[in-house]
Amino acid sequence: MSTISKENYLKAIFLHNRIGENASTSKVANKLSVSNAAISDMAKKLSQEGLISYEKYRGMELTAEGEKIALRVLRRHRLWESFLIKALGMSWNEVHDEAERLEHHSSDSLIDKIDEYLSFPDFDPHGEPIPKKNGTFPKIPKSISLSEVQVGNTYQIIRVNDQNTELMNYLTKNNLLLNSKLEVVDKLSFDNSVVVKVDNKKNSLSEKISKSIFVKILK
Amino acid sequence: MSTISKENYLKAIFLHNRIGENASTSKVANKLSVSNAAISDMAKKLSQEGLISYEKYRGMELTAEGEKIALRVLRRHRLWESFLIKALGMSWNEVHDEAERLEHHSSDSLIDKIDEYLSFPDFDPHGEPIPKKNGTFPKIPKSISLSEVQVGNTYQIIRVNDQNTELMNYLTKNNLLLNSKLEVVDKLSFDNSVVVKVDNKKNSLSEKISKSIFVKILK
DNA sequence: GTAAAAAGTTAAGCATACTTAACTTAATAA
DNA sequence: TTATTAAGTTAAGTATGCTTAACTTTTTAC
Ligand SMILES: [Mn+2]
Ligand SMILES: [Mn+2]
Ligand SMILES: [Mn+2]
Ligand SMILES: [Mn+2]
Repeated sequence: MSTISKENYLKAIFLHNRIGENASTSKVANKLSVSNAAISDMAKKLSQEGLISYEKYRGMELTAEGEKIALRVLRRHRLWESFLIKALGMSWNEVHDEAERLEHHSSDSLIDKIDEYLSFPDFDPHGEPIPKKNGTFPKIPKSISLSEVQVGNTYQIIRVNDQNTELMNYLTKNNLLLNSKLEVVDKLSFDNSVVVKVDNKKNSLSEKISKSIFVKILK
Repeated sequence: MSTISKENYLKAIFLHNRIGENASTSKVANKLSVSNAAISDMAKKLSQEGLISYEKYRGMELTAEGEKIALRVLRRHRLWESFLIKALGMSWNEVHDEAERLEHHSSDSLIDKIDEYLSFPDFDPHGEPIPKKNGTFPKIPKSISLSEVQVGNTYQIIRVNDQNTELMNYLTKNNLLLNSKLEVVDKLSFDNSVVVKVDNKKNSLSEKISKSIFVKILK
């Protein structure tokens, strides 16, 4: 049986697999703020239920069925985020935590109504693709992270990593919003920081921050 | 600490106390679909935490602090119901079960935004009063249940008991909606059923149904 | 190639919220 | 008033999902 915890585990594994990373015990533990031991425990259960494939010491990977559940949760999460912003005027930095809970407590019928309200969007307000009802996943436009840009070029933000509220607050405060345009002024190989100009204001971004911002180049 | 279960228990106790009934073990057990033993267990904990006063074999009553939590949950429940109907066009017979879960998983800020979206309503779509943010409770207009009406008079529905989805479906199908007008055609003392005319269609309502519908007389 | 560090697992235990079965208290009906 | 029934409580046990501590495996640095 799928529970709230299991949904969160499956989603976390999915998001790790997705960016090419191996879903290792400690990475998932860190994301979910539980001990490594809790992950080992759960890995056994999920594996037993056929939702992940798991080999001791070798990380976790979703099975087709596990991925189906993960996508369903992700869909709910991103639709809720979109809806809270559109219908209630919440800001993009406060909806993630809310959606983290609501994603586990809404009926299919409610989610479909939200989807319809939003005219079946392909992307959420952070630029993330919203899994479709039929299980497909909208194509993600090609992007690079801000840590890979070249000095002198101009880029547009098309996706940000919304997992951390503090980061989202920072981005909001500094006008680093979805679709914002920015010019890369400088890159320091010393600490891999990037200096960008947004709205004619310069801003130095640490490596960790720049890796959470995805852009496309503007000609 | 308050948990989902505790919130549900406190709300159930509140709703029983509210209609004058003693919140007895088996009544609350029945409402929450758990065993009597579970109620006895929880009663001890809630009492320990100062949320209810409880004397063995004598039922439960909320303390001031317990009532505060119950009202907070009730507020969330009824605001969610109102919002789902208003914003997403859900029908009044499908929102209760949804709200039963959402009431435990929304931040204060989200609830306040829903409240504002709805222009701070006093009553929900079933005619139930919505507790205010400050803890007050809108005055409930005087009403009698359909089981107490007099033959020949005309009444208007101002509140219904929404706890049971099957009942709600029935009411919807028979046009027994909020603000519907009805004429009382007959009452059978044999089974305490009531015959009413709505939209020129006659309808016989069992005692149990008539006790879930609250009306005011129309001159 | 080995030793130290990092990552992962296992074992034991805990809290919550239930269950069923056995028992106790209260209500009721003759 | 007493005995039967209904209601409520207690005790023992279960499932879930965590924790910490001890141990094992893998990775890394030299
Ligand atoms: Mn999110
Ligand atoms: Mn979640
Ligand atoms: Mn309701
Ligand atoms: Mn509830």
